[in-house]
Amino acid sequence: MHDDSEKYEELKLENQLCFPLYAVSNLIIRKYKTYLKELDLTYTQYITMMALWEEDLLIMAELNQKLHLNSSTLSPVLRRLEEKGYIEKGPLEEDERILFINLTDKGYELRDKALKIPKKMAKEFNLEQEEAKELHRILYKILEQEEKSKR
Amino acid sequence: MHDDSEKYEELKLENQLCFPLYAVSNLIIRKYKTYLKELDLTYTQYITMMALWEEDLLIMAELNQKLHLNSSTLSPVLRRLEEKGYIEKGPLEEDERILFINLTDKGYELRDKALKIPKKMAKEFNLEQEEAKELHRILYKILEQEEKSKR
DNA sequence: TAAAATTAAATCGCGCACAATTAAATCGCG
DNA sequence: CGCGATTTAATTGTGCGCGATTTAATTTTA
Repeated sequence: MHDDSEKYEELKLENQLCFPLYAVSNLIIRKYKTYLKELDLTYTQYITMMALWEEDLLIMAELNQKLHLNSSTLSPVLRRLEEKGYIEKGPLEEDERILFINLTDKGYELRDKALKIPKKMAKEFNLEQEEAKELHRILYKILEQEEKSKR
Repeated sequence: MHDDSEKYEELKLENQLCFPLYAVSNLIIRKYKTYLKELDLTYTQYITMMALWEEDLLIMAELNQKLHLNSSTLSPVLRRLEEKGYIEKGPLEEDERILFINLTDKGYELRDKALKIPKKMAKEFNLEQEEAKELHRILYKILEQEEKSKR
């Protein structure tokens, strides 16, 4: 009773994949905070801006898919980005159920300020380039598997 | 102006490591929810219970370190676990600043119910065993690097 | 073409995560 | 001993992240 037998091996923290994923994700977002404070952005606001820097004029559904976040998360994020003057948004003329999202000039300008962040973050994690690549590959494999299963 | 030149390559979402880490972490926690609902646990409550199943009687500082979460996150988590009757906690006699945390019998019993969760989750992500191992190794390398830098 | 079904985003309620601050107990130095 | 410094956890305020529900617009269908 209350033993530590191998029956429970699978329930040990160190044998999980989910746990280090969660801990590393939290850790990295924590590190970003220092640098993002200067841009007056949260991490979620930052990746939203990244999506828009790549492709201005998105609709909500596209942003949901790109960021793997749904509207109940993104609606308030977009409201705050609009309040800060980085984006503008509104209903599409052809179909007013659909929300378009656009960068403002101020939003475009932020991109140059943001440019130094990836360099700074890279220094924080001195992974071998091979490891970084492999990590990247495996994570995207998981994400793509998920997208496939949705269709 | 407003161009897409290689100047901004580093700012593309797909060239980040942080973003897929964050997205996969969210994805996995979302998947856990289905199974954890049956145990009346959130994901954070679940990993807290895992830590206690491995070693009953922890103090707050140990739990902070094990879970990479600080007391401002864990205090309310522990309060809820106590309300559910899975743990008990209180100040240590020798030093009343320190909080001890303990499983109740009900908390121990939950372990057997939880045992089927890892099997179910493994099915959701059919990674090659080699990939899972490599992912695990790299993530722990990052976590250990961080712990080292704290000392 | 009017009512029902569907679609898209917003809102709501809850529980994290976290930095900053506070509160309380213990330590250490004179 | 006594009191300022330190240590430890709790509290506070903000912003997610998400499932469930709601609201509003469009499409389908009888």
